Formats: sequence, C-alpha cells, structure tokens
Amino acid sequence: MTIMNSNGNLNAELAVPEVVIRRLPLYVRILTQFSNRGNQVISSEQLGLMLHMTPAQIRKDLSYFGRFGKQGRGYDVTILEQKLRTILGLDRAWNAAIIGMGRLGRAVVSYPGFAPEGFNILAAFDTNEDIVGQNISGLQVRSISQLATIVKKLDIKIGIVSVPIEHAQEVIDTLVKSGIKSILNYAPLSPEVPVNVNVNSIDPVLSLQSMTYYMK
Amino acid sequence: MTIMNSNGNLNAELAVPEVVIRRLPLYVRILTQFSNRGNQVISSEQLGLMLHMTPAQIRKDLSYFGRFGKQGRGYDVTILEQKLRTILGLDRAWNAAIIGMGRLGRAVVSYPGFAPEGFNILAAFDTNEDIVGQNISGLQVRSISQLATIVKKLDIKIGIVSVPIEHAQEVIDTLVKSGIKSILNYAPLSPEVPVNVNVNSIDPVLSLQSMTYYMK
DNA sequence: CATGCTTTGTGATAAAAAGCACTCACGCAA
DNA sequence: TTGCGTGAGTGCTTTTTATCACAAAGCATG
Repeated sequence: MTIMNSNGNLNAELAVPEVVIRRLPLYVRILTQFSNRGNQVISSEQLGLMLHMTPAQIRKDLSYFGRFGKQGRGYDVTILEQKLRTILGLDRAWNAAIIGMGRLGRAVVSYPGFAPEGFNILAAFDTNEDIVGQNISGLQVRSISQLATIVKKLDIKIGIVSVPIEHAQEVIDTLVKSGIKSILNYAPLSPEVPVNVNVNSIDPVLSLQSMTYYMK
Repeated sequence: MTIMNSNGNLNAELAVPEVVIRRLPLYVRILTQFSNRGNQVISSEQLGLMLHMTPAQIRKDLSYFGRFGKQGRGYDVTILEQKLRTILGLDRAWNAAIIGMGRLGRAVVSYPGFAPEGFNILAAFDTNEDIVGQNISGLQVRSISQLATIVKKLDIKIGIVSVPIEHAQEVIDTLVKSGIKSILNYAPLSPEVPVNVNVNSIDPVLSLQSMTYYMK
C-alpha cells in the first residue's frame, strides 16, 4: 500500500496504531484455542464475542495487514493464526535475559508460560555477590558486568527487569547500552529510555489502585 | 458540576474516562517519591517530565476532580497526593483473597509490594486437596467451597485469580457469585463477567508478543 | 504596590480510535 | 445456473482522547 502523508511525502506503508498491535496477540490466542477445538473457520462476530469487542473493530484491525477473510464465510482459523504470528514476529523464538534474581526474578524464570510461546530466558544476572554463581531453575546466575558480552554471545533480544526500584533505572541503562531494544519491566517506575527502545511495564499494584476507584 | 447528556437527562457529574482513572495511580506514585525527597511543590511540567506525558494532559486529568493547583506556583505535593488517594479510595485498606496456590499464587502472596499500599491478602484458596490445609507465607490454604463464607467474614473486596486457564472462568464465576466486584486476573483469558464487575488482567506474555512486532 | 514572570485551569481545536452501514464476494442449495 | 443468505472489507460518521493556547491568578522583586 502506498499512501501520501500530510507533508506530501510518500510512505511505503501506513503506520499501524499501537493499540491495534496490542490487540493482535489476543486474536492469536483465541485462534489457537479455536483451532485446538477443531474449528476451521471463524467469523469476526465469533471473535468479537469471545474478546468482548465489536466485529467491526476486528475486521478493521485485520485490514491494516491485508485481506484474510472470505465474504459470506469468515476467516480460515489456521491461516489467519499463521499470518498474525508472522506479522507479530511470533514465527520464531526470541531469547531473553533476566536481571534481578530475588523473589520476583525466581518466580518469573519459573513461570511456565514463556517457553511454549517461544520466549526463552537463557541468562540470569544479579548484582548481589551472594546470588551470583547460584543455580536457579537451571540458570547459572551471572554478574551484571558480563551482560553486554552474554547478550551478544547468546543473541539475546529481550531484557526482563526484576530488580528493586532503586536499581531499576541503572539496570535499564545497562541493558540499553548492551544493545537491547525491548524491555519487560517489573519495577514500579516509568523508566527513561531512548525512543528506539520499547519498554512494557507489568505492575499489579497500579491495576489494583485504579480498580479501587470503582469500589465505593 | 451539573451537566446534561445527549438524552437530555441530568447527570450529577460528568463521568471520568477510564484512561484518566488509570493514570491517577501514576501521579500518586510520583508525588510520593517527590515528597520523600523533601519537595513541597511540583508543577505539571515536572510531573510530565517524570511520566513522559504532556503537562496539559496532567492538568486536564486533575481538572476532572477539582482545582488543586496554584497559578504561577504548581501543586502542593502532600495535599495533591492526599486528594488523589482519597479520590482513588486509597485512603483505606482493602482486603483480598487469592485463588490458586500453585507456583504463581505463591509468588503473588509473597510479593512484598501489596501490603505497603494497603492491599492485604487475607485468605488463600485452592481446589487441589493436596494443597488445601497447607500453610503458605502465613496463610492457611482453604477449600474453594468456603469462599463465599470467608469473603463475608473477612470483608474481602478483591479476588486475585492465579489458577490455570482451564479453571479460571469457573473460579471467576465463583468469585462473582460470592459478591466480589473487583478481580485481578493472572490467567491468560478474557473472562466473562457481569457489567458491574471489574476485571484487570496481568499477562506478561501478551506484552512480549506485541513487543516482538517492533523487533524486526 | 506596580511590574514581570510563572503556571494553572479550561474552552476550542486537532488527532486518534471506534463504530456504522453498505457494497460486493463467496458458498450453497435447488 | 441462478438466487439467496452471510459476512468481509471499507468509506464515512461519531465518539473519545489529547493537545493547544490563552486569560487569569499567584508570587517575587524592587
């Protein structure tokens, strides 16, 4: 698709809004479930029902990437799932490193949900010399000073930050310096990163704190 | 504030968008940090810098609830923090129950971030008879059959779901039946709940799956 | 107490996102 | 074949969210 933006410049492709990108994994998940139940075709209406959204929105989201459906019929479950996985870059595995092997870090590495989706935590780091050298869930904990070297050696693309808030920014800076462009952050702060680095924060306390607003 | 909606009905107050509510806890957090550093006044510009958002947005968000600032000066840190905590219902403690005491559930109850913010996990439940009766982080694990009784007895307002996906919907239904209106869900699904029940899902895999889109 | 500088609060405007509604492609059945 | 019902794709409209920009308010300084 070739479009012209408001500056009169030619863009190779219309930028896809981030909200749309954030919804694609939801579609993938439902498609996987649906295909496991033996269904071959799914409509935007069915998808919408399962995800509590309007069929129109789903069709519009998908239309950013191509025409995957058949009128009067719906979407081929397997094909659509495959297309979306390719679009999202989920048709390959991604290596991750985790920094911070306290209680939270241990819980994260032992969480069994990452590996089946192709996210492999291949290295663990900590600053605490008592923890460095320990073997946790099959990972030898390394000193943070080795981060850059290991990132290159093991082709690590994702950094997972599970250190206390006091060290989080510093650790994130180290990750950025070592070339990491994607960070999953469990520390309760809004980190400072260059524009070309992507941070996604997980913070259950924030969720609870906004829910209480509706509980009065 | 009295406004008239599109149906010509009178509303006591303009509904505050949910996006705004979700940002308030971020403001509270920064204000707490700021006051701990001994600052007494903060401007929307400073807040915006720390949270990577525009000062205008912060001022507009706050204006939904009143006029808290002084022109030419900014906001009194302590007062604004207190006001926002009251608005969010964070000026009191909230009791929670957790269902699912497997690996994830154990990690959640041992997470030290909830209690300091006034969220107390007072009861733990599981369906597995091998786990029921165990003492985990000071909590006696109970059978799920006791849920409704305990919710009433301990004045529990929040349900935390950390069961495998297969049981998640069923557990959520049980929570809803026992009168819970706010659920923090760790299972990877979009649960079905009545409109007056609030679910917030925590799902690190979804975060990773959308980040990979930008990693190509 | 006047002047200048700062920063709020907020209408107005712009941008982004969601939803509507219609056209037309496809499949099926007679 | 033809005709009918279904559901995708998509311009257009509406709604929501964010930003702009400016008047008015407060403080500091001389």
